[in-house]
Amino acid sequence: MVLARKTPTIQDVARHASVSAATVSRVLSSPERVTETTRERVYAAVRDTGYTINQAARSLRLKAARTILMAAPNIGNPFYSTIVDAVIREAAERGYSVLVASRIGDDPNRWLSDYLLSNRADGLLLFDGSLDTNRLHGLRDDGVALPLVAAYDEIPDAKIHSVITDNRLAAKRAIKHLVELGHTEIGHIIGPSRNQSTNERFIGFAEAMQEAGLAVREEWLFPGTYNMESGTAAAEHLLASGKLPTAVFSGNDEMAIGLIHRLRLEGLDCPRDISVVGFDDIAVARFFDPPLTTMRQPREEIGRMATRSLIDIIEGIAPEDEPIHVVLNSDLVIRESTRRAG
Amino acid sequence: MVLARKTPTIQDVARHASVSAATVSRVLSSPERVTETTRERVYAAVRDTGYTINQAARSLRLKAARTILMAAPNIGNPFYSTIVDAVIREAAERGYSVLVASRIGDDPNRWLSDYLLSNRADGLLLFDGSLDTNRLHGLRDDGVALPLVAAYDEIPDAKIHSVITDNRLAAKRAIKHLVELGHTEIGHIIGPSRNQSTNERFIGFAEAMQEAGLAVREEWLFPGTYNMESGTAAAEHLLASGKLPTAVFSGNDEMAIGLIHRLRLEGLDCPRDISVVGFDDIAVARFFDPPLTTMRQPREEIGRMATRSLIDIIEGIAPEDEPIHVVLNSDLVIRESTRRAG
DNA sequence: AGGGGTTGTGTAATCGATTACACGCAGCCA
DNA sequence: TGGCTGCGTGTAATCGATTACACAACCCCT
Repeated sequence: MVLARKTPTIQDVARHASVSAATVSRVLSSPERVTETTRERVYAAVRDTGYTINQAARSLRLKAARTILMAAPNIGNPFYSTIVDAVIREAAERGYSVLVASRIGDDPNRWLSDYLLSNRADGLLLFDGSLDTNRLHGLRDDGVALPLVAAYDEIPDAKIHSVITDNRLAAKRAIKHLVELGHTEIGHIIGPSRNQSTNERFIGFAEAMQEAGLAVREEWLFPGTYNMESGTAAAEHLLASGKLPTAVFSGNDEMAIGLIHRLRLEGLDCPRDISVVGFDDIAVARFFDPPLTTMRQPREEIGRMATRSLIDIIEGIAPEDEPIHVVLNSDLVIRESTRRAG
Repeated sequence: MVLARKTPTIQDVARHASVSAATVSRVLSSPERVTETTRERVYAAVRDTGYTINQAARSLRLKAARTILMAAPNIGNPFYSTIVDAVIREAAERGYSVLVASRIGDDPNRWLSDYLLSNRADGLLLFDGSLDTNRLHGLRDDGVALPLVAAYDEIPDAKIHSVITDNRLAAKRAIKHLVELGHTEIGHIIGPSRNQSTNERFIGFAEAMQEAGLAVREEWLFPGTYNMESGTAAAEHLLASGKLPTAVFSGNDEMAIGLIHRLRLEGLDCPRDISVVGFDDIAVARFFDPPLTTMRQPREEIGRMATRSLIDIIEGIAPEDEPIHVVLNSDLVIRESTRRAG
């Protein structure tokens, strides 16, 4: 490999091919507009010089960074790893890079805007329903709405493009499964309320309970934080409440795992003494003991679809007027953490 | 919020404050070089216009993107989520953005170079020891070596900056633990050989076995892929080998989980029938049944240190001549998946 | 009062790629 | 042959921020 003294520019390529920089640019972006002979000379020069485009210059000129920003409340949660992977793959296929942001500092709205307004990213993939999207969406550039797709977590604003699963329906499905198994005493570990999806799951839970003619007991509700530790906290709360429910619907698999683990320490077995339904179907779910019954989320598809939609919007392929609303299905995966009551 | 017709530029701010663009730039980058009164006028104008800097223009001029590229063989592995999070946090503190790349396509070397040579990123954080770093490192810009830090996975090149844990030592520690418990028949599930860390763990295993005077039995070795499925495959391999070892050292926790899960299906219990040591101490490890004995990796610290080092190198704070080599400690966390032999 | 130094600000070039516009040349027809 | 069309290429302006250099204003000292 030839060690270039300096990264070659389009001018260097032009000189090499004895054409103007304009021609090089044309060969690279619309080859058909250039004669075959010139084209070949330019291609050869590109190879010889080892030219790679300077994205900064391109972005400046075109006002487009070919980069999307993915923001999540907590990238540290393994739940996102599949999604990040899917987003990166899909974006790469369309020629886009992915910047990742996690929730940092006090005013996420502000620094998210910074990213977008500063021409670092062309659009935002938001996995966090708690942000003030009005404000984000209000940001405008040349009077055009900021390309924004809300994914996974629901956003209470129909004008915003979204790719989600129907959390309420999924929760109802989970409860229905427990009811069908004969459970009547059902608790629920709730996720952090700043996520809209959490609230939807709770509503689904409450509706399903009502439809089954079952009472929602306050002491069998526990506000968790979607990690395993809060599952153990939930277990301790239930233990302290005197009487255990016969089944628990957990807002996600992590909390279900924490719950089952903690109860086992008290000699209580899942599913013998208590049935547990999780949510998400994370990788461990089927290897856990007992393998978890859970509502599977099509995480990869969410990531792919959301990315595809966002890029369509950025590139003006998607219609401007009507918002995209993709709702994907969750599947009930029955394993061994639930069984017939009694 | 005022809807700007167009993103304001430094010129707009200058006009607003009745100064030149140069002065605005100076106020923003070195305020002390400007009179107090002018400074205040400029700050006010920035507020009024809602100015945010155009990074593309800045990058073009300064030949620096204030962005680092993080590359891993498989971002989809939850193992990386903690690391990604740490990297983002540390980078944000230094004013850097993080681009994330996963292994895509056939020639990772090529597209990684593209990123870096095209001025999208100022440096590379590499979590993949299988890449041809000579080639990457050989890439030069103005005759200066490409800022590159290898993290987590080892790189067989002492000239390259690295932040790792001593995998060989950690593996020896794990085996020593099993030997101390009286185990003499020990198997090993190996990770994918393209990772250097995998090979180090294997060497550590082999050395420790030798030091303990124990034989490494071919049929108790299994090449896995670091996911849970390959743990079950390992179980099936061991089952087929006729005689089970009394203990297994697994290259990571995921494979350990898959192994234990699969053996349980045959009525074999861990730790009653077999002891298992994992590696990493992922989040589930302590909630699994049995809670996993494992070599804890300081993932967050790896992410933080690697990022810090990389940015130090980019900014010329770190010494050019001698490579940074940080070796972090792994801790043996004894839980319940290992017990005394016999 | 005049020379030298310091301080603060403006002017203009620069980074590299894109593209509107202009121009030259070939082909075609009258 | 003259004029028209159309194709391929070059010229030069542009995107927005930074900074070397120039210059003006002021202070201080002799």
